[in-house]
Amino acid sequence: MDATVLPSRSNPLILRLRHGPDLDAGDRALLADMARVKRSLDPQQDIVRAGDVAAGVHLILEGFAFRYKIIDDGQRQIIGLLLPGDFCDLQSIVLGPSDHYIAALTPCIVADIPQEQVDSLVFRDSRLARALWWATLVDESILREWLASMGQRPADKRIAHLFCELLLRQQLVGAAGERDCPLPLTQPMLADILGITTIHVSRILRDLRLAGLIQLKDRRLYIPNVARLRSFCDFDPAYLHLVRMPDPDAVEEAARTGP
Amino acid sequence: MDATVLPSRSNPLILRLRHGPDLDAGDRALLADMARVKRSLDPQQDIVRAGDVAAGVHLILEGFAFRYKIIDDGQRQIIGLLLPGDFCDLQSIVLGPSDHYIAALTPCIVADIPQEQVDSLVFRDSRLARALWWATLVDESILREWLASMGQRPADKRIAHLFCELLLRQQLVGAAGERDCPLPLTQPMLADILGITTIHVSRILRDLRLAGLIQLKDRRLYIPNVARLRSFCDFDPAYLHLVRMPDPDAVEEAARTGP
DNA sequence: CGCAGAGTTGAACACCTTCAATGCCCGTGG
DNA sequence: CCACGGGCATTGAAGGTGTTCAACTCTGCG
Repeated sequence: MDATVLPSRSNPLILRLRHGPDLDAGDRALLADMARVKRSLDPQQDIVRAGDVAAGVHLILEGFAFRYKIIDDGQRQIIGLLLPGDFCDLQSIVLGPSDHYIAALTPCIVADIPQEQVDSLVFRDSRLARALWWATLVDESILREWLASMGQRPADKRIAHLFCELLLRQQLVGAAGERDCPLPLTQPMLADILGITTIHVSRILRDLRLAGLIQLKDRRLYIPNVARLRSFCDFDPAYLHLVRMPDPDAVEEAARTGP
Repeated sequence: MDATVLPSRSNPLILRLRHGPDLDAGDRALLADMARVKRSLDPQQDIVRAGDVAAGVHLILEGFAFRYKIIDDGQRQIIGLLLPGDFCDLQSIVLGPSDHYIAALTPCIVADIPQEQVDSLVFRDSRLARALWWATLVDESILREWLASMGQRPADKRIAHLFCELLLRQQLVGAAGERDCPLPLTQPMLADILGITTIHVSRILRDLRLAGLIQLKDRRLYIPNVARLRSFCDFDPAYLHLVRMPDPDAVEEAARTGP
């Protein structure tokens, strides 16, 4: 694998961006310059590990790589394929520690781009731009978790996982108590979220109710024992990328005053 | 639904960002100012339609909303839930026309933020920042399509859809011909992408082969009739957000010279 | 009142999994 | 050199999760 065989005109990032926003020659030169430091990787070699704080951003120049998550300590769900011209972990400049793994699928050549270089290019001095990008990247991270859930979890754990997520996300904005939150979802809605039929949703909710894991009343979700529900569905909130966990006082206050 | 009941301290965007990057009082004031123009929405009312070019960015202040895709002209897959403090379509400032729908689930209050206001805040004058954000947002869009595929398509159409995507994405970077491309995925890999077992992957590939839809040889995918495979799995490349479709000349050249 | 949509339950069926067995290719080591 | 092991690929048979079809109740609403 000799990276020098790449003629500059076929830098895959620049090829790919021909289908995206307009760039001028100066922009392209800057991008080409970012991809200066190259590295070869063998198949199955990890590029990013979940929990890693990235030292740099990686760009695929040649070969295939893939993103994946590990569910329930074993089952792997591949949640993306990375082709030449794709960034592996542009998110890391905003999100911090990765919530998933990335590994080479074929022999790869990747560019290692220093974090600061991208950071200064993108944000200059705007904290606000970073905050807004953070918001979209958390969305994307939730989407990855949903995809992994859809691929690897049976329907009952999928719905339990969704409930854990909704409780926590509503706590973040003070809309939920410690063990309960609004749940304005009808069963046909839940079916379309989970990719199953309404009939099956009904049966699963009955089973979860009978197992004492949840209670539903008046479009509200009660979770008698949050820890138990979380362990039932292997819920790990890391994918929500919360710098600070929800403030228990705020949550309690919300519980007292109501939504 | 009276928006004025919201005390400023409980602006849900600001509450949510307490768990994200640090902001100072000035930043928070800017954000609060963005959410000045409010609007009430009834349940089931669309906020964004697929194909729409957004006039503004929408932020949920109260209520639930949801993202969804329509597969095969009918089946709905919900691909995200939007809670107070969540942006609906921050992507639109980069991606242009939406690839999915967003609708109110409960009565909602949303803020309408003019496109230019966010745009100037985020990008100032950096085309490059826009290009990099574009790249991550296309990733996110692919993820949405995968989730919808996982939820609503049977495994044979799911795999066909993946193949259509991989052909096109490789054409974009000149790594594929008109009807064939590298496919360095083993069946166990495909299984982990599709969320099924390797055994079932084997059977489906056999069926697709027997139907004359695909050929596999030497880790390469041949598609005798791309239009036929696309219609089989209802493939619509809109979710890749290509400003320009791949140049047929470039693809032909790649086909001649090989990868 | 009648109707539309939510929710529930039963029975038959289908898609996909699990278990089991076999053949293939290829790199490794006796 | 050939035997062995490991991962990939394929096929059959049995079983389970989730679907389809159908019937029924309940609620809210014009």
